[in-house]
Amino acid sequence: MTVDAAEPGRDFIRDIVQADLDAKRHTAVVTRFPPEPNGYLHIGHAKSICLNFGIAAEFGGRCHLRFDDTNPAKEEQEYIDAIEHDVRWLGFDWGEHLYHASDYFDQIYAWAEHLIQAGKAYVDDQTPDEMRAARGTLTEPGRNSPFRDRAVAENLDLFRRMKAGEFPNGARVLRAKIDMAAGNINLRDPAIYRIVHAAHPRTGTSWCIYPTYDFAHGQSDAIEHITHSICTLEFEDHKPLYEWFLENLPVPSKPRQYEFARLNITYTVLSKRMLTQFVRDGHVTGWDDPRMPTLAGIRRRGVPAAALRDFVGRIGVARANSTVDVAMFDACVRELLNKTASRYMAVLRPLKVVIENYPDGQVEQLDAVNNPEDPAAGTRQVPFAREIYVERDDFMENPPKKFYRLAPGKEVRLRYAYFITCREIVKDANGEVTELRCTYDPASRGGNSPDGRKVQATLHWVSASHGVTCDVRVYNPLFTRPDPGAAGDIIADLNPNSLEVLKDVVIEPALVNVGPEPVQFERQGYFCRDADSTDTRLVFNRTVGLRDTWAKVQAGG
RNA sequence: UGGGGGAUCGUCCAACGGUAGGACAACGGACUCUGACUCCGUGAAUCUAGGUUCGAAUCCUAGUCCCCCAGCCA
Repeated sequence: MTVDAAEPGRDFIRDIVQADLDAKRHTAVVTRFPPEPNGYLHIGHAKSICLNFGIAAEFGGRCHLRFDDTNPAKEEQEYIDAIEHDVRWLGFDWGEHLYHASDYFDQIYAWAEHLIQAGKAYVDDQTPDEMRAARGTLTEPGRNSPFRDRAVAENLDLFRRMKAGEFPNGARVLRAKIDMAAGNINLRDPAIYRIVHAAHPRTGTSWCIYPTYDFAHGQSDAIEHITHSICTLEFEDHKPLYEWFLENLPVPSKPRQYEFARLNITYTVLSKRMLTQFVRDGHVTGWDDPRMPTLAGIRRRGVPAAALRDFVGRIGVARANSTVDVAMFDACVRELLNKTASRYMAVLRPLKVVIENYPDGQVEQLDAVNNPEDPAAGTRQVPFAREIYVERDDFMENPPKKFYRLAPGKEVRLRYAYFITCREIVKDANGEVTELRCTYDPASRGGNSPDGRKVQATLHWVSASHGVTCDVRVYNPLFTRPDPGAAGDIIADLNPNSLEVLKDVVIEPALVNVGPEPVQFERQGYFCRDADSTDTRLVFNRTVGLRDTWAKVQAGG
């Protein structure tokens, strides 16, 4: 288990757990993270994972990983594998406690027969439409099914024939006999077993009837002796049902359900259904597209698991619906990477600079600090020569007052190298600046001020002859509005500029050998090598940009 | 107009009858060989109306607004 230094925040669920332990209602806390393997895990799941595994760790209990695999029509092995990988990546370990609702299908089936025997469940022959029509509305009670009072023997026979595969999908369903007039619609004789002729990733074709979520979840919790079954708010209405099954079945333990508000983030969609659609329709390149809020996506973007854990700790846990500013997430990523990432120089949009008074053919190796936040990271050497590249944004022909960087006649520092002064601008036929002619001050070697004179800016740069070109993928928010879909059409809110591919990026030679861990491109942001990199062409993803005060000044006019 | 929840700085979370606090964001300043980082400072909130109390974000009453539920999804 990875442990963060930060003290986990207190919240109402931890208070409940503590109180239960203090009152000796439990000797040990047992939680579970119960994903359905019908998609990849996202940041919202991370909140649940950190909560469940975190509580177990803090109170000396354990947390199970249990797949809620009761609907073979939507579930796949690929998702099961990805989920296990992602939970581990986040830093949690379920040890021996890997379970599946499908492990309990025999027991759950037996409990269904038990309910039938007790006269508390019946087979309904109504069509889905008929059932819906008879369910009533939010303000009107439902009507009893004409099959509601079937004899136990008939129900048993029919249910067994459902199991034997005698009927097609949707022909019949097993329902709990509760109360068609209940204000809580979940209690209006909910379906608990349905016919689904589909291969299950784990049980294959052994079954053609499957329990619903309501008839599987609480019982699975009970079988595993879960003490605190933590879920999101939308399941609150299901709690009476959850408890009804626990009370009407000979279960081995009585877990309790607690609900918290699911996570929402600005400019982000955390709905598995939507994310699946984006993948399916090609709006992103896959579940691990770095623009996706999936764990696979942000991992590929370079976000460390520890930063995600930090984020989850900072946002807290409560029962009020809320939407966290994505800036909070970015801040967590920057804070961690600032401490750990090695610094390099990379020019994203190159502009050639020729230093006229620097000897042609001369090359100097200059010392550069790898990480000012971590002296142990040491130094490296960066080659300097007569022709270099600087960032196009670092030059303006007619600069406004607050522009500190290079401009005609202005002197700036090249980081770790020399002071240079812009003497001349070279333009092409279209009037585009193609090159700057500068002079340098040999006395400023290493970037030191020879006579105490100040420059307003320090620029990053790369030697033209030593630099290596590569691709950089700059990711921007996937959506153009903070509340995607709020205007009705979520696809219309997709940001057409969510991915910017830079093809002429020039990086310092040392960057060729970096590993997969994120690095800082000085004055730009944090980047990490993408798996699409080849021996001949490196590809970097921007994890997150640095805070950019100048951009703010510009935007403000 | 059924049932179940929820309202505290711009945002997220605390305060559990006793000075409304932290984080992110914003703004100002210091520092700086990253317009980064760091540091210092500023502004910023208890949904409304009554009531109880020496004292209310917290307890009571009545409202208002928001979210969830009518799958054989989870």
